[in-house]
Parts: sequence; structure tokens; C-alpha cells
Amino acid sequence: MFALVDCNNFYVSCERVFNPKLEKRPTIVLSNNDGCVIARSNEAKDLGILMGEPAFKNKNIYKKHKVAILSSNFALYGDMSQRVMSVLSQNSSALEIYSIDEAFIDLSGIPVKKLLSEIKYLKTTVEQWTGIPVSIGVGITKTLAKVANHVAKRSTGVKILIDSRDVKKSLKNLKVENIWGVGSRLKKILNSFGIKNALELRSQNELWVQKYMTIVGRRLQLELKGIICYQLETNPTNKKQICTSRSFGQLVEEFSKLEEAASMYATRCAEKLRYQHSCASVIKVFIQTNSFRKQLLQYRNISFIKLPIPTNSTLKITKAALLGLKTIFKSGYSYHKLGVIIENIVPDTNIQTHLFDNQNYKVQKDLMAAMDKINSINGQDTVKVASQGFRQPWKMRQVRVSPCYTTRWNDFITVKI
DNA sequence: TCTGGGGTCCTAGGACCC
DNA sequence: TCTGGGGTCCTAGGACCC
Repeated sequence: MFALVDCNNFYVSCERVFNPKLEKRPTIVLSNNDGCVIARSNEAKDLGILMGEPAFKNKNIYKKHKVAILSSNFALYGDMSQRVMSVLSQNSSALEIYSIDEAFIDLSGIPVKKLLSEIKYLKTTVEQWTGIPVSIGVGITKTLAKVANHVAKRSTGVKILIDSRDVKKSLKNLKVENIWGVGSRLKKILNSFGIKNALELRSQNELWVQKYMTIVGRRLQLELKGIICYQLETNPTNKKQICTSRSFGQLVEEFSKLEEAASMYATRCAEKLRYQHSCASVIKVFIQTNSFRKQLLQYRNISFIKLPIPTNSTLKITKAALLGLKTIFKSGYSYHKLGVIIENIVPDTNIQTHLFDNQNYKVQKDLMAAMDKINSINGQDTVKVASQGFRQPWKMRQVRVSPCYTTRWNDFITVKI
């Protein structure tokens, strides 16, 4: 049994905690550079303001209804999120923080009779301690808990969806596009076969689902049937990719400004990397013009840099990012967005396999011999090396540690920094 | 020497999430 | 004039190996 706790209109609710005058007033929060709407109060939703809508389009509506328009303050939201999650973790046995405003809770062990009072208590506690209103939905699987939450949001704020007739009814009332995991593409496919609600999807033939919705759809269907495919993930796993990117407030042409942004974002990436005690060896930089402005000349490109040895040094990552930027920069374009991405992330204690890179044949051979020795002493798969015959020029296929790593990077720039 | 089946690994790109 | 940012997972298809 899972509960999904979801903060209502999270960013707006955060703002309201510190500015009670915003209560009852239609309120929206805008993205970076006040570009588009990323949060709406219920009153704003009632005005027909959509999520992700560009803010400049509806200025008249905002003015007419005296909508409070706020720039985003992610430091505040992050802090409020932590407070909510801490209350939840104090009041539950197992917690998975799913996003900044959502968490799954394990409820197994609580008798069904007590469920309602439990989650009502949880809801009240969070609201009293943090000032953030939440909705809680309970279901047998995570997907059903999501469905329950959907129902809760439209009623009293709590919903237990266990009774099979109740489940059936709720699924019938849920449009396919509102199912967790169904986006615009799947909606189109489903609708074209006349499947409009979640109940119809649940009762579809399994082979059909597999064919048109792949394994993802099968899991979705099973979860709707009450068969658990997604467990609670209580240990936050390390990021496999870390990205820092922004749109510029206005178009940028000078290389120096791009450089400035690239080194700032590279620094942020390195910080995030160190925070999770990892190292990375691939640094990507992308730049792009504004694709919405079709009259302008369009250009986008991404550079790949692979470092011989993983690092979490800000300096090294920044240097690589700047080098990458140089390789893709073209003058004569007006740039709109820049991002730095780091990949090939490994724990910072686990870099020995990368010694194989950029070594000559003899050194590699010696290293392999050393690895073999370590393996034979430990008697386990500390380090595995593919048992290929040696060839010239040396091409190592695979060095298997966890995570697995190979040296097939011919098309990439490899730099020593 | 010729050829095929079975397998792994990798990447780009798409789809989806909040 | 002005259109978010940060992620994950899956698949197809190529490269490569035995």
C-alpha cells in the first residue's frame, strides 16, 4: 500500500506562507527570466491560465483579474520542500522523495480501518507545521496512489482507493492523458484506438499494449490492475547525468558572454557532482539559438569532451567546458540558451579502471597483469578485463567494474587537463 | 576461406515526469 | 520585445566480437 503526498500548487503555496495577502488572489509563478508560467493557484487555474504558457501572451487577462505575478525563488521552494519532507519522514516508516513537491510513503502494516485517520492526521500535521497544503492519495500501487491523489485533489484532499468498485469508478473517470506515464504521444495512439479512459486501458489486451506502448505501457497496465511494478525507492540514487542550463534574458552574440555562462554552469555542475561524492569524465556543452523565432538564423550544436581520468575538480571541468564551447561556437548567430552536462559519472573511490585510458601498449599490458594479480588474490570480480587476445594497435574492449566502462570513444575529443 | 547466429555495448533521439 | 530547467528510461540500429 502506497500513499502519494502531493503539495497543492507548491510554488504558489510557498509564496503564500510568507505573504498571506496572496490568499484567495489569483497567483502565478514564472520561470527563469519570467518566461512562462510554472505554478498557478486554484484561482489562476479557474481563469484558464495554463501550465507552461508564455507569460507575455496573456497580459490582458492578468491585468483584468489582478493576477499576482511572481518571479520564481527556487532557494525558497527547496527549503520549504525540505521542511515538508522532514515532517513526512518523521511520521512514516519509509519515504521516497519523488520530486520537489511529491513523496511516496509506504503504508503496509497499517490496518485498513486506521488508514483514513492516519492520512488525515498526516495531512493536518504537514499543514500545521509547514503551512503548505497537501493532498494524499492511497492505492495498492504507486500508479493507483497517483490516481487516488488525482481524486483527492478534486474532493476533500484525501482519498483511499482500495475497494475494487471504487477503483473501477475512478479509472472510468480518469482520462488516459491524466494517467501517470501517459504523455501526448501515447494519448494520441490510445485515442486513435478509441481508448479514452484509464479503465479502458486497463482492460486492453496485453499483447496490444505491448505492441503499441512497449514495456512501459505493460507496467502501467499492471500497476492499474494493482500489480506492483514500481517499488518504493527510499535510498536516493546518485545522478547519472548532471546538467546546468539556462536561457539568456536576451539574445547573446559575443563569445565572451557565452564563456562566462559556460564557466558558471560548469562550476555549478562540479558542485552538484561533489555533493554526491562522484567524479565524471564526459563534459558536454550545448548552445542554441531561439527556435521560436523562426525569422532568425538557427543553429544548435553540442560538444563532447572526454577526460582521461574522471574528476570533480571545478577547474578541470570548467576548462573542458570552455574548450568544448570553442569547438562549437560560430559567430554571426544570436544565442538563446547554453548548457553544461556532465556524464560518465562514477563514485569518486572507483576510478582505477580509467588508468587504462591514454596509456601505451606496454603500460596497459603491465596494468592488466597487475589487475589479474589483484583478482587472483581477492578471488572475486574486483576488476574484470575482457579476455581478448592482445592486438596492435591496442584496443581494450571492456573493463568491467560497476558501472561498466569501455574505451570506445574514437569520435570524441579526449583531452588532458 | 566463407558465412551466420548470438551476443554485448554504445549512442542518438524520443517520450515522459515534475 | 518576451516561450523553464533538470532529470530518467526505452528503443532502434550500428559496431563489434566470438
